[in-house]
Amino acid sequence: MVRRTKEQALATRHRLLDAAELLFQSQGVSRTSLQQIAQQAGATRGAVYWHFKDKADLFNAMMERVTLPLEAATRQLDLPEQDPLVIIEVAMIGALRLMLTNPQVRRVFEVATHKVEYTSEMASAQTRQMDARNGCVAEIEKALRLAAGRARIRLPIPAAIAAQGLHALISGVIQNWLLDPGAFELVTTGQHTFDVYLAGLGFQRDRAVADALPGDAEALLNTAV
Amino acid sequence: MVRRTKEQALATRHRLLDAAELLFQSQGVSRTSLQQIAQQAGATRGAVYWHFKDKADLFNAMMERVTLPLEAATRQLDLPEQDPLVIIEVAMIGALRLMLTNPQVRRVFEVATHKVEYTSEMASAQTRQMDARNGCVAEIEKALRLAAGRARIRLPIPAAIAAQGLHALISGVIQNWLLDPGAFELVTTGQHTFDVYLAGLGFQRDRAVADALPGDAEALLNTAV
DNA sequence: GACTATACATACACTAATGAATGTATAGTC
DNA sequence: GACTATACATTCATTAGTGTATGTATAGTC
Repeated sequence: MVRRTKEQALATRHRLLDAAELLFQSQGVSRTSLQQIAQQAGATRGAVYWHFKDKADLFNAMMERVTLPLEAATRQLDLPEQDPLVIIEVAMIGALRLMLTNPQVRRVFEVATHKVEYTSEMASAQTRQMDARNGCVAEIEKALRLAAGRARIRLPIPAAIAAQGLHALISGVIQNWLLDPGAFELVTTGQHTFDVYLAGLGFQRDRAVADALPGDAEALLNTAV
Repeated sequence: MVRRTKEQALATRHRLLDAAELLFQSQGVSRTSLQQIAQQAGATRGAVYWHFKDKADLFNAMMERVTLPLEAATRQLDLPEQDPLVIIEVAMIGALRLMLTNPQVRRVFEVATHKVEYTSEMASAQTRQMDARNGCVAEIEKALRLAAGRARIRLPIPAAIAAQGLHALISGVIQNWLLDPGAFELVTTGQHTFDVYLAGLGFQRDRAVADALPGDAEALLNTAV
């Protein structure tokens, strides 16, 4: 058929990924065929196999289309003169907000958490996720150490463990909410439990400061996507 | 072939479920065929279709073989005269210990969290999981309210939200650990973050009391299985 | 000791998905 | 304006999996 221009080709690539997101979300990854994806995108399997090696490759591309700009956005937040706790809070609560406001982010996370099986063929996706988590935990640990030093307090538990716990808390909130979005309100629950956890670590902070930098990550992402 | 006695039939059923656990864990649910399961169990697909309606039914049976005794065990713990916080702690940290000591529990949870896609055909499994979670959260909320009343403190956040957060914390720790068991030590991380969270809620408690009722749930489960 | 339900094994029909191979028209490039 | 790589569409061969139907020998039951 008609050969497309490069922009058109990129557009079909995005349409394929859009279609994959929707179908993966509703049917799960393994139950959706490349045929269905192509059809939903108004193309054929030929297009799919042109742009992607196989389904796993397409899945990774779908993930990176969301995670890469998201990681870039959070990287932008790392300003050295800011309160490290505020940085963490903005990043984490911002992530929760994004789940509510950005349907694409929500779709992809829903797929990544409950609509795909992490086996050997999806090993690269799992590795990426693990790396992202480890980097995130390391950032949190650094920030907690810095904040404890500035506030002249001693953490009741090792900083590494505290960081793991904080990450587990937020990711746990997200996972539980994705499983049943009607069960509780995402952002307020996340905010409150975040506050409780930090209070348990010994930090006492005023609530006003947290609403600085309103939704910066969100804004950055929306421009990036 | 030779018709088996009822005990033998039950044994083959268990062999099929055992085989399913192992194959689901290593290959994911959708990538393992009923043929593989039967072969691994030393049977044929005829046996599978005799004992189970289809793969989803088999999956549910595999889940219930672990969750039913586990729920029964936790139900045993609900003694009214005990400290409600200790009850919660024993149940939650006990669940973490079980992940380490009982390979079957670990396998099944790994499958349930990262090796299955929750779509319409697995809706019953998802519903079961949601119900279990809601029940668990309700128990936690009740216990937190009771504990706050006894300790004569006022929770800094609504009890319902505090309960959601505590559940998210522990389930988040489990999920993260299952994704990468080498990343951190499960029980100590869980115990520490649990303590931090309760401290953030305003409870001050001595550490000694927590090691009462050592591994009761575990013992109960091991007898049940 | 006949009868029936049980606990499977075997065989069959059907579908759906994959990957590769080939076709094709045009966008880019010189 | 010829040539080549691109961006797909189409076709084909192969396979793997499912569900069902049927066979069968024996455990239970009376």
